[in-house]
Amino acid sequence: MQLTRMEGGGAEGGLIGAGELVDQHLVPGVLDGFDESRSGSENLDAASGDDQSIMRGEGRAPKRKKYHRHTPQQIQELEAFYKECPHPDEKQRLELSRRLNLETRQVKFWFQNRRTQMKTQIERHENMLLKKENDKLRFEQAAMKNALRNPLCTSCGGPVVSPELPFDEQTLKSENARLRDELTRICLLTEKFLGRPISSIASSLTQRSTTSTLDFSLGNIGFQGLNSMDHALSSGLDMSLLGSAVSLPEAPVDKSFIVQLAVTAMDELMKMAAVNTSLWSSSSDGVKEVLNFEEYLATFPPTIGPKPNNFVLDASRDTGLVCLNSLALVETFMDLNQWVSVFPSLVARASTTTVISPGLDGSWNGTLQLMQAELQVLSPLVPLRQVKFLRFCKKHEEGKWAVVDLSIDAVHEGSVALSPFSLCRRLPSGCVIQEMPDGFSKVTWIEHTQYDENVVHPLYRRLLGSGMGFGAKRWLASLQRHCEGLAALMASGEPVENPSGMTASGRKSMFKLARRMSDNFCSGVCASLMSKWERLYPGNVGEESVQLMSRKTVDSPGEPSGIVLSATASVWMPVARQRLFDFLRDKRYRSDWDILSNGGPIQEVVRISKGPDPGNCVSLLRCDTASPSQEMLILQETWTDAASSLIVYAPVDTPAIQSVLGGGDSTYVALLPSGFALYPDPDPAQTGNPAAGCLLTAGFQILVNELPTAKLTVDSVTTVEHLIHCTIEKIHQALDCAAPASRSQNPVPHE
DNA sequence: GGACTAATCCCGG
DNA sequence: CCGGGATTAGTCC
Repeated sequence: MQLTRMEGGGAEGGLIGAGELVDQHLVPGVLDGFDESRSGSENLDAASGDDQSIMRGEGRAPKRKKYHRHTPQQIQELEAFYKECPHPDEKQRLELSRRLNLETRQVKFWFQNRRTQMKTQIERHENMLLKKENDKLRFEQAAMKNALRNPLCTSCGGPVVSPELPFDEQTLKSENARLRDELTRICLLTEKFLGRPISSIASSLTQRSTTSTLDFSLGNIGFQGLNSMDHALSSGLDMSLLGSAVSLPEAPVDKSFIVQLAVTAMDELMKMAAVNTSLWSSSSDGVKEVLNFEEYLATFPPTIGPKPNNFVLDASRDTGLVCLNSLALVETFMDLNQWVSVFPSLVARASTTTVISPGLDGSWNGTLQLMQAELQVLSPLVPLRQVKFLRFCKKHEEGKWAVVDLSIDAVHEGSVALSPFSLCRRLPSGCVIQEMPDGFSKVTWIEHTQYDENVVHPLYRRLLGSGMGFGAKRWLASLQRHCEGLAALMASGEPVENPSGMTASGRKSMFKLARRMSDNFCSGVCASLMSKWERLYPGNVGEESVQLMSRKTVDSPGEPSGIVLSATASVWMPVARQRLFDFLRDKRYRSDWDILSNGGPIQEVVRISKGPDPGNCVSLLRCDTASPSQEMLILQETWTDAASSLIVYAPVDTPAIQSVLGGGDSTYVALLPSGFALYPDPDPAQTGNPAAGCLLTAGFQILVNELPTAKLTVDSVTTVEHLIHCTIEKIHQALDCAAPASRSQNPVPHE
């Protein structure tokens, strides 16, 4: 809580009227000061009178028990001094006491208390970490125990069957009967969802399996699969279809039910994406489309049950041109690695749990898989979204494809089970791709989620509510930016603007390194249970307070070894996103805020463009210092699109980066990224607020100790907090906008 | 009742 | 005498 105490200083005028906007837990000193001046003044002890009475020696004798606190100014000054020097000597204390009108003993006590307080705080953090570690271990242990109890086959994910299970004829017969049933159902459904007769599929599959292009090794079919094959062969049916009915890892699951779900979701997506539909109407400002919820409910039966009461819904649709052909786009969505790489800063991580049905004809058409992913908005104030979903890809006609996602945590007895712990669910969402001439595609994106708004800080609720946070616009914008980057990379014309020139492999290496830097930065902002970051301060953080996470690295290539501290804070800025973005990436203004650059001039040594927008590029900056030996190089990646902007940078080792520029391997280049993520703060027209603000997240990662075994110290925590507050403050000043306290004018959305 | 903080008390160097 | 640990008292939530 000491994190934000300094904010109060010099801005009381702005705070008095804004009491309810200030998180009282965070700034007790500020509020207490006012309380005193309002109510506790009967005894000449108002905030200002009190010290003078001490100085005059009057109130001394009657053993003043009257409770009082130092004034905010005093505390702020003390705090500031403490940051620089937690152990002031006699002289410094005297000076402080004189300046603050405090007794020397009071100053002494204050520092004494401050130090012990800090110590207990650190202790508490350590306890927290240990407890978390303990919990994690216990959880792992439980998971392992569980895994031992229900072993799964490593190659197919199916249940392991003990070898002594009786293979009597009766069992086989009844099993066959069950499978025959299932097969018929699946055939019917397959016809329905592929829109063509089963015979052609069967024959194409047969053809494929004979030419052995289809991976159908026995290893992919579990015990049940063998059984099925047996049955299929004996009944003269093409067995391949059963391959598309691989069991989910969870118990016996009715596959046809899942297929049915996917078909229904696809149907819904297509209707939602249709051009002439009354499901959407344009908003009052005509900028975006709004879902007609009544109509929606009337049109579609709920695929995954009704909306939980405490959830709000977020439905958005956006259409745009993308410079990539439809096949390549489909590949982008269906190939896990590509998918993750197209949406950096949006998809934190993802995995494919099970392939329920592989594609047909060697294409992605008909692919149905179970996936999980973590989605993020880059701010500690917006918790990461963990989603498990079905992804189903279907080719509707030549050049027209669709990929639909649907939240599904588990399937039991023919109904969808959603985890009660999940904070978000995705209703049929995804995109429809229509191939256009010249290698372009028209993409219509539907993003429909229901989520728990309470876990999101009010500052970010408007962003999420506008569909810009996790909505269609952000997905599409990210996709477009990615494709522009691809085009730039492919372009024959040399996009490098530095005279020294650069080889294609050099560019590739630089992109790869920049990519790792940005990913690293993003992972330090949003706390994921899966990541290696440990959160220091538990619970939610508030606006302008710093979220701290730490991690230990040992012998990890590309990372400095030791303890790394990541500090992140989000604030509202009273300037448009574009202006802030341009400011932050302009090397002329860099010394205004970049403490790292030491105020020296900055030169752009290398610049590799990633698209038509000048804001999308990877560059190498040189900070000139007095002595050439201290010259420092900074790798920087910036990007911007219709929904968000990002600036990430990290100091790099000169010889290492020279090797990368020449196309060398970047794996061992150590990086500690810092940077900013910017989102617009959509101003709902009805408030009439003229301020076009934006949301800024600043993040720093610093190496606090090179020994991984070392403990985090108070000093390093204080330093990094100071760094982040200072940087934000400097940005404020440089942009000549009001100090942070003026955020009281920032209307907090739907409170 | 717990968290926070200014102030005391007490002890070892 | 100083600094640090333990403790206390007043206050707020």
